[in-house]
Amino acid sequence: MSRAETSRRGSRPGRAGIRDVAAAAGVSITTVSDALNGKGRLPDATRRHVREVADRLGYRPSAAARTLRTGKSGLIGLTVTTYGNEPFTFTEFAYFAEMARAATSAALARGYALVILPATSRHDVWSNVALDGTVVIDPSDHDPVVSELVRQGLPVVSDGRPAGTLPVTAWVDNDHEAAVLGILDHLADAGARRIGLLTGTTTDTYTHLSTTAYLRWCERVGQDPVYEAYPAHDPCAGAVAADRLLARPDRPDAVYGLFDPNGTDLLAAARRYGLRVPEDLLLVCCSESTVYASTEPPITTLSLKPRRIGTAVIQVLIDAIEGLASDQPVEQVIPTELIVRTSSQRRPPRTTVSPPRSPERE
Amino acid sequence: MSRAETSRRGSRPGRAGIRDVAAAAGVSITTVSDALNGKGRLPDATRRHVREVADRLGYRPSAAARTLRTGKSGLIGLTVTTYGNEPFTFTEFAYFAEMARAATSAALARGYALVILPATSRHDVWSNVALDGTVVIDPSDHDPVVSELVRQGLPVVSDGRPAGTLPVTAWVDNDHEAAVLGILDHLADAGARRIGLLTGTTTDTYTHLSTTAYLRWCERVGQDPVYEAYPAHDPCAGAVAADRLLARPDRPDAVYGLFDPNGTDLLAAARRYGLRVPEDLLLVCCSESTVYASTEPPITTLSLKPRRIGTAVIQVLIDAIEGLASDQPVEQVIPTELIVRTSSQRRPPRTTVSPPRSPERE
DNA sequence: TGATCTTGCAGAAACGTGACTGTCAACGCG
DNA sequence: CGCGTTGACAGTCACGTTTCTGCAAGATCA
Repeated sequence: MSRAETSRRGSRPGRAGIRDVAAAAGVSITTVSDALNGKGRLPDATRRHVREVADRLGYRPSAAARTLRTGKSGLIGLTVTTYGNEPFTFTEFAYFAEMARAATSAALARGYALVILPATSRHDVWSNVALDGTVVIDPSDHDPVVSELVRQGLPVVSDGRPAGTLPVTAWVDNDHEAAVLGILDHLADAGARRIGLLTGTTTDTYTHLSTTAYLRWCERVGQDPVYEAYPAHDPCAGAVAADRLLARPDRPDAVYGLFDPNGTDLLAAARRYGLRVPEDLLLVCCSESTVYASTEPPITTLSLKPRRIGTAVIQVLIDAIEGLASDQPVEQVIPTELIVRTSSQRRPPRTTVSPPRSPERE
Repeated sequence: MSRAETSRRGSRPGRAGIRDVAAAAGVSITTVSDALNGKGRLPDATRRHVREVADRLGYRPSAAARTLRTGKSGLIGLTVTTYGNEPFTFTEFAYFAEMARAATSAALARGYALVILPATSRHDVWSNVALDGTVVIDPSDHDPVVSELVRQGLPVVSDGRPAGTLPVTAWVDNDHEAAVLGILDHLADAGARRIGLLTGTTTDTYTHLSTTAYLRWCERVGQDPVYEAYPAHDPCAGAVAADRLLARPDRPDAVYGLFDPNGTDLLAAARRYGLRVPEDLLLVCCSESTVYASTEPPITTLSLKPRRIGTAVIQVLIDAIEGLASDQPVEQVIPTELIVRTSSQRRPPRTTVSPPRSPERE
């Protein structure tokens, strides 16, 4: 009781430990721990006294020690797929940023924090941080990181249904096939005769599912597929592909672009070829960006609702971490939203909301 | 030696501890630790043997235990200023996303990972994660979180020079005043007679410095200030403010917008008023987005070089963490870059690079 | 050949917390 | 008055590392 206020070893001069609090309050370490954590059976007077002393000393429990003891760190890994040299496509598409933001927010509300980690990385980075679970965005086919994490018994929830036999705990995704089919129908309804697709060369499930849905739709309605594929992580390649698509002899009169920048790229290409939008060319792209509300003309976009996805992924993951999850793997589908603007409507709407036409039209 | 392969307590069934490795390799715990960490004096044969056994058992050292022992967690906090209810402006502007991406990448290259944390948060979230240091983006005047972190002896480096007497360890920033003055001169050179400003109502140093630089420039050249301010976190308010600015009786013939979406908003407003860009209205905005390369017309943007800032912030912070820093506080200024496009040039350039005019013009 | 030095490794003490077990007094009850 | 019960705390161990100290055995040297 002679040396209060300072840890017996000179560990960190500014920081008080639980021992210091116990000494200053005149109680034992156990009592301090119980008082601060709301456990044990203590009279309220003692509890208040201990809390007061702890506040006065500026006591903050050591996160490392607590993690070691309890086995819970309160940290969730967030893995973003990496394409080129740059380890992140964090900002490549507004989708990722929005999703990460929503996920961070949702995690925080439940007392967890997010750690940004690269999908492909050396083990030392992954094993140097104690994670309670991991969110994986768009995992590739046989992701070694995911396998390793699952092998360690950590819950892994993916944004985007896993390809192949990737053993994730759960996943959350949109119904990309339905979304593409809906857009193609929407364009056909607006009068499109030949719908083109701007797609990617990557092998992720989003690109794959969307492209096959397009091909199936073409087969069903008897249209020859008209599409250009490019590496989605290269913005210049996107502009080039958009130009190529409109330069084809079988030029489409409507285009759906799978990636965020496709809208402006297609618009620029259309201007180069003297095509008016939407009179000569109908346009839709998948994007979360608000710039498409004020382009000339405004462009119809498909939103994948990244906020809802990010929130859902975190809820499912934390449920699994805390043992609240159901036994069977959770598979959650979030609906997409088509934001219809001028670029996909042949005649500008006279009323703000047009009533659905009678369905018995051929 | 009888119970190898499994920890003596049933802590985590799948995970092997350092004791298991020692038992399986027939050496002591010390030897395992030294062999794996490259310390001590061991013959290469022993070192290899231990590593082999560790690999075979799939041994991963416990991050929590290592952190507790060494006092280093390898984690760096990343704090983003929070405006409205949403705890993050993570994606509000491409700047933040780019900066965060660069910072993550730079940190990872030096063996650190980033934890996303809100600027305003309850203590429990901050104290539940063991940080080695923190990056603060655009700290507000008397940020309690920063003070608390500094009080705990943690290095704090801010993106953006700190307002008031905020005791950060170091900061990295652009020279916003010089940037604004440069843009105003650029617009005046292009023939602008009355330059307007689209600015924010927030009190961060970026907005403050930029606005006062504008006002000083106006005073110097004898122009009446023409500006509209709006809460930068509200995208709709930005569109409204852009419209108001062009609706004024003293309508400017050139506008600089401080925030990312101002370009499209101003362009849309100009179309509504029948103003041609750049013939009737010169336009520049501060943005990292590439969409301004393919708008009609392409818009001149000021880049704050978020990648360089993010990288620099991390380097300075890690130097401070590892004790490599100089004694005096580091203050690093990153130059901005003006990307000149059609919207700020009255006559389209005949050559790709125009030589600077002779400076002895009044 | 003994004394000193180096090599190769083992033991054990922390790091700061949470949780289990134990102790001592007071209290109710027959 | 004796005994079991309960409240209110203290002691102590364990979480899994890192690292300091130290001890044997061989190498070197006078």
